[in-house]
Amino acid sequence: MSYDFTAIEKKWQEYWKTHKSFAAIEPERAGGMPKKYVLDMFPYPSGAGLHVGHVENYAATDIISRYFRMRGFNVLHPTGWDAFGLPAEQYAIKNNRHPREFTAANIANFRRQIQMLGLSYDWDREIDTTDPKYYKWTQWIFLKLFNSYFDPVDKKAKSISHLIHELEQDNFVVAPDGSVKRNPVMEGMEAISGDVQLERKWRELSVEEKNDVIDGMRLAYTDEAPVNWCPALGTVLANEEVIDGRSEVGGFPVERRPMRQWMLRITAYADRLLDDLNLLDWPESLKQMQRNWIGRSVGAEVDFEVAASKRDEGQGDEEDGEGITVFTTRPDTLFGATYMVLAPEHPLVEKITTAEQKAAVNAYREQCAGRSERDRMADAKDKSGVFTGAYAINPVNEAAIPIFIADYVLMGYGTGAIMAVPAHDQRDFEFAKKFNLSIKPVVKPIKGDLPDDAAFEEEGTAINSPVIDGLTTAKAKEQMIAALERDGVGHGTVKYKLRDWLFSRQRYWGEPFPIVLDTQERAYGIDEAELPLELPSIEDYKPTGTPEPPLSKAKDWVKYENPRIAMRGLLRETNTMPQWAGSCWYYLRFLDPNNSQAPVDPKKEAYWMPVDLYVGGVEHAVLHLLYARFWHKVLFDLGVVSQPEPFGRLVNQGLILGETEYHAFYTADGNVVTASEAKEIGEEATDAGVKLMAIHAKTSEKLIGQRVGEEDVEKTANGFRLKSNPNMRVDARAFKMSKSRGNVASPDDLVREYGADALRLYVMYMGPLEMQKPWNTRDIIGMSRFLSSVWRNLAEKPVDANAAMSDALQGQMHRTIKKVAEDTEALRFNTAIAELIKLNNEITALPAVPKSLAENLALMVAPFAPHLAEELWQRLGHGESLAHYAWPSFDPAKLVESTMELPVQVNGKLRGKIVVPVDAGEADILARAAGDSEVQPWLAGKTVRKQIYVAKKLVNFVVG
RNA sequence: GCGGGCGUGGCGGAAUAGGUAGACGCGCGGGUCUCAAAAACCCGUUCCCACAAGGAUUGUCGGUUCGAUUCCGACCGCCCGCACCA
Repeated sequence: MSYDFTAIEKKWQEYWKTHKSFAAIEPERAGGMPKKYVLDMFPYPSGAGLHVGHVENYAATDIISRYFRMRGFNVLHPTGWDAFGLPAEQYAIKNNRHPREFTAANIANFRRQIQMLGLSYDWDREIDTTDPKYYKWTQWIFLKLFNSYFDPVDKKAKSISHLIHELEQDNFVVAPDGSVKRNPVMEGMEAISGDVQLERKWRELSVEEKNDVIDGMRLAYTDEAPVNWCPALGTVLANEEVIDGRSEVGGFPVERRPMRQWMLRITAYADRLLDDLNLLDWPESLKQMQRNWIGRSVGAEVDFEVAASKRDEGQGDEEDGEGITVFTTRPDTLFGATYMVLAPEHPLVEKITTAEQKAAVNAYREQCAGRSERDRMADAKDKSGVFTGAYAINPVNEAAIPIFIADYVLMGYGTGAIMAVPAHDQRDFEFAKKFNLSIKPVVKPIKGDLPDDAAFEEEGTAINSPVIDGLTTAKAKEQMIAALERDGVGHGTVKYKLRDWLFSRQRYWGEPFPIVLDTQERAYGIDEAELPLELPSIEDYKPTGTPEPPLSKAKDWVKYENPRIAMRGLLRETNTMPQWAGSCWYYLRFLDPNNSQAPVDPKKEAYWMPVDLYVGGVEHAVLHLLYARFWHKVLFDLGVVSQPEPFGRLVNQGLILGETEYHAFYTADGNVVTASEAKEIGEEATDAGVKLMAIHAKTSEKLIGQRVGEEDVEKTANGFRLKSNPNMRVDARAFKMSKSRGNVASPDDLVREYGADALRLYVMYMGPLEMQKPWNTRDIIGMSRFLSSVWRNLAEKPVDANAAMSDALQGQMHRTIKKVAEDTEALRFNTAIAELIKLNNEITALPAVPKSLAENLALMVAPFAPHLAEELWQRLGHGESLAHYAWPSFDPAKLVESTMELPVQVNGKLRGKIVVPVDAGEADILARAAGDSEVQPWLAGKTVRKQIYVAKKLVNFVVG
């Protein structure tokens, strides 16, 4: 008989709820209590309900939270609903329901499912990003972004009013491109170059120009630029939301088109986002993903002149002097530049192309424009391009080099133009080979020769380069940059792959921007007092399929009236914020969820932040985790928060795959195929669901995977084979859980059948938290048996307060206490559970259980299987919940045993074992080992050349 | 192509400052209890050999060492991320 988990789990969930057992203590009442902030990536309440991946995530943080409460920490462990945005809205449209109503229903379902797992959340802090009381502060933060700029001198965000002050004082001047820089004269520098003369002071600008300068500095700004438009979703997307030319949500094609959009100036923070990764205890792979995404490269910009003589002869000389700036990370190879390439979209292409090349160039540009990013990437191997007819002058040696356009140079990175050094860049090498361009080596390997069928891309020693010959690559770069700067033809610089964050969406279900636009489309922030700006209820919320957002249909809402503003014809911004907005700062709101005066009270923020443990999936590596760090840094600069980074320690739980499947491959006419003949195994959707497909290695024939049962296969030296047909090899693999594969495990069913405690335990016992692992429902029974056994041992067997424990049992109890604590803190839940099972197995053999042992086991089980533990604790005679009862302590003296077993090896092979007192001397031990009856035959008649005794580990005799 | 991770029984996985490989769970085999079954409990379970004795064994091959799952080198396979980023 198993214990009645359904009743017990319900009972304790109600107890915790009514007693508010897991309410975090407010800082002002916490005394000297140390804190732990344990956070989950809060869920999107999708229509699909809870996934076992959620269970893995939340069980892990719940165990940690419960453990730390028992260790005397003031634990903050909250949750909420990230309910705005595309995924939720897509579900709503698919189910033909209004997002507001649908979201409410989904939240209710998620809450029920989460509560049935017995998670120790502080429910008084539950937040919902779609609640106006919450998004009021999302809008407030947006206004902060809108009203701030990134100070180029102090490298931090400051208010726009401060910027205006600096400009009025002439501390800053305005450059010809509209950017703002420190006034060189105010720094005590003489204006030396002609450029400085072009910089203008604030008072020299018209009102319109002043507004343009300010708007150009804001951290939130509008820009008319080519963006990722997704027709199927009816909205634009951020770069981070586009994967291989398709939308992350839904996998729909994405195209580039110019549109006016809201952008956030995340690029200003590129260096800080990069550098501060070093402060974080995050998985190295995740940090690396962020580093790659930011994509910092150090190099130089070099200015090339376009050669006059090669251009249209009819033009006068004054027209010449057209310059092209290129970016390179290898300025040391400048002497090896034998041609130049512009991106097809480069604005100078039109100007420099000669009459005879015009037709070819235009044809190529058109061809490129018509191709999707996907197509362009597909044939990266095969270089294409066209000669413009123009030549550029290499500033270091006056060499005239031909200018090409080619789609392997992207307008979106660097300057959209490169100097091509085919000897030292593989792409340039391939292009040069194809177009028969000269290849000039300027770097020689430290050892060995230059390859003749590829570019030499490594570092080496400069050759054929007058100013830098003989220098190593690092030195040569330095020298070359110095020379370029001295001659005014280039300068050292840093480029990033990171682009500004496209922040507006043409969708209904998101936070409205707290912005109004005048007739010229200039943006103004509304008053803080007008927040929250509520999302109007409209019936027709569906995307229009055009760039016109659905909110524009709320005609009355769009019209903006404010008696204090004289301007007429103001209209509200009708775009909405993207799904990431609410999750960019939710971890702060948990600290102070009901504050109506500020997003968070600074005193509370100072106490709780940073997050001590953050657990979630790796899929947000360059989305939520990058965006939230960016917002946090802005809030840090503006004094809203006290820490430079929000999440100290972060762990990604590994993906839980579906159950392992076995597939045998057949040809279309039913012939047997071996695994080695089946290549490129992948999935394909068919009418009957998703099928496993493969290609025949020799015939390229399409092979169909036939699912076979585990019991039908057997293992051989090189894989599995079918029992019924030994020639047939079988492929064993686990797939991502998906509805179409029909391999989704349902938490509802599992809890009903095995109980929440057993499910939690199983998910934690499957393997290391961070590792990807296949699901196997069959295995849950083991955890179910363990819990029933604990129940029988502690609730049904006599518990004896006076029973003495044997030394061995006592030793094991204390070792278990130590190991479970260590493993839990290190998030090694699988081995912690194994120790608990071992201790319980010992108890099973006892006729009666010593009370201290029973209590300690109940306490140690509590973080993992809290319902059962509470019930047992109560039955052991305790009136209160064990949620805050002290974790058992171990006695180091009890860990030591009086004797030990030592393995005895002869020539490294195990031949016997001896049991000796722990304090036995080496000579003693060696004598005992040599005399052991198991060992003796292996030593007889041989010379012992060496005796090795590793203290408390083993004995090894080397014989000849 | 670049970067990161991984490879251990029938399955999930333990164990690495080098020291008894396979903890713990599943599955499987046998037993106890029972009229029977379930549940529970006990025993066994890496492979080879009928058993024992013995031998082999942590993807493959090699190296260092008294001793290698652990360290080094080469190779094979799988997974993840990035990718014409100049």
